[in-house]
Amino acid sequence: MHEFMAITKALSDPNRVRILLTLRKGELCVCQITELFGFAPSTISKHLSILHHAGLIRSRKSERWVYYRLADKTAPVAVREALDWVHKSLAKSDETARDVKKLKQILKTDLTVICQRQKC
Amino acid sequence: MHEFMAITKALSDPNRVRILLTLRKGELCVCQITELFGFAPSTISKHLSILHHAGLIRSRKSERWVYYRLADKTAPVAVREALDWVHKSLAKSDETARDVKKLKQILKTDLTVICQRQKC
DNA sequence: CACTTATTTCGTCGTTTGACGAAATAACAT
DNA sequence: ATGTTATTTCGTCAAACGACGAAATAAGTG
Repeated sequence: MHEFMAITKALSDPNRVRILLTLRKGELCVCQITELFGFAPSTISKHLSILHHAGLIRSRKSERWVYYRLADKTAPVAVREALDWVHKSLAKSDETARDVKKLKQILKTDLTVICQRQKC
Repeated sequence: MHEFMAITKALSDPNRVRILLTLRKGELCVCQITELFGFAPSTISKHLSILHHAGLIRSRKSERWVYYRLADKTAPVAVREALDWVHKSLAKSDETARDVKKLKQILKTDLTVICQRQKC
């Protein structure tokens, strides 16, 4: 129950759901997600930590960046079904389309440039 | 998205999830649920209104009571999948077993008696 | 080692949430 | 009609949440 509630609470914020939907396109580092959503890095970091705590995403460190990706087949059933449900329900929504479009722009830009932009 | 968030927000409270799980056993009126959970009637009513607004449950009035039941096959896909997910994830949990056990006691008692008990 | 840089943690602030009791409403019973 | 009863609505209050900026941390780079 406790585990399950961690998932539902993680899904109860729209920005966290948007993060999950964009991660469908592949792993992203914190500064890329920050750039995409326009929130403060600390805010995005907190959202990612909640998603991570719920088991919905995984992280890996490489060079200067921390990359987050969706949980895979090895995750608990409840997690996998949650991700499927989110995807099936929203993959075709306007909001997702908009986010993915902006994401594509961001992916064209060099990571270093993206990160430095945050300071402004 | 808005519709979907209504569902995830409805699922983000453990007592609302418990209500959904007990409704698996059949429709219940407000005072039965109130008796089961031990909260004030107004609190239960608010929870039910949130679940109803999300489309997860339906209601019907009969005699003096309002009965609530789970949404059925005619509900939107997102709703049906949410209910399936909740059920699959928690149907076998200890918490659910405890609630169902107590529910069985409550179902043995006459409705009128249950409702009058709330006043004390 | 010192310096930068990406991310996280912490404290604060305004908003939302979940609980309650009191009052309003709706519907049946007398 | 009048009273009773089940449910809902409203106002209040404490706790939790989501945003931020500042400070701490971690991990390359010079």
